Amino acid sequence: MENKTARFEKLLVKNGLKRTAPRLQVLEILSGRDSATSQPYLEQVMGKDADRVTLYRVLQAFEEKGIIHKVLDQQGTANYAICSDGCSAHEHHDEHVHFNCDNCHKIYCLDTVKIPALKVPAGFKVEHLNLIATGLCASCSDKVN
Amino acid sequence: MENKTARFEKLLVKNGLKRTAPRLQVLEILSGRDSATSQPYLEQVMGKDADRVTLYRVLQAFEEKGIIHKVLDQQGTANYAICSDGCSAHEHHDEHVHFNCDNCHKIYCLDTVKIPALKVPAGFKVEHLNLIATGLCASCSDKVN
DNA sequence: ATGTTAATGCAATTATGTTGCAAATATAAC
DNA sequence: GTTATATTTGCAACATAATTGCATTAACAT
Repeated sequence: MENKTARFEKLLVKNGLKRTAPRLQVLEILSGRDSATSQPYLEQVMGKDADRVTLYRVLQAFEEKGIIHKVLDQQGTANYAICSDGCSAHEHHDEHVHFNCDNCHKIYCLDTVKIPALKVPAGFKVEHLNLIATGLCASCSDKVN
Repeated sequence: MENKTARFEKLLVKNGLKRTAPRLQVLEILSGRDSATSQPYLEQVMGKDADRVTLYRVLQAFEEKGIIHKVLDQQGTANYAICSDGCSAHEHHDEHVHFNCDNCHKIYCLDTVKIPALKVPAGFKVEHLNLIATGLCASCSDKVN
């Protein structure tokens, strides 16, 4: 693996954002996890390193620039994951399925699963689709058996 | 239309809930609307007729009994709709698509649209699917044109 | 009519998210 | 390297949403 920090710095510059400690820290945390990360968890991990308000603003800025995307879990809690590719400020491509595990509560981005096309009643114009599946993730269903 | 109130009272009794004013009022409001109703809206309409806490508890009880189902909109706000049929405390059948209008922010339950089956990665066990489409509802896309 | 259980209303608390503003800092220009 | 400037941060205050404990009230079975 090459230098992650350098990669993050480039990502920030590319999006016209200054290279600041809280921003790098958020990218560091998000990239180190295999599932979407909740706002409360981020807040807890960052502790006093950054103000709560700063975290909100960092996440908001990242979302606007298409660096991360937000997923609401079944409780309505905001979770964030780094966008895999092709996302920008103008167009998010996060129309993949999210999986919310009932047991560990992790949110996985199932990038490989596409949302099937949908027939809606006449008059409705669909812009975006948001599909969240709940159940047991691979790791948790292993443990149960 | 027959006597709505009598129908609601039966519904409550059937679920082992007492026939109280706040509960009947919530059912009355929800049944009179063509889309899911947000908690803030309910709170506003009920005004001082019922305490905020009571409203939360009524909604929670109804959801547990399968009388209503909760849908989170794109902002994470809770919206409630009366379950159409076959729902019970043991099993919710609300796996239809919800449509969140970007313009009027209403949430429609598209009961007629079924969520297509989904292939997920090995190991994942899907329990429920939750699909929210966003865009313009029939009424709003009319107005725009 | 009355006793028991369930439900409500109130007060207090916690969590979550937002806004305005002064101080700090990243970066570009010199 | 220093300085200017615009962005970003941190703080304080506020706003909204949700939860808990407890005393009072109301439903309904007997």
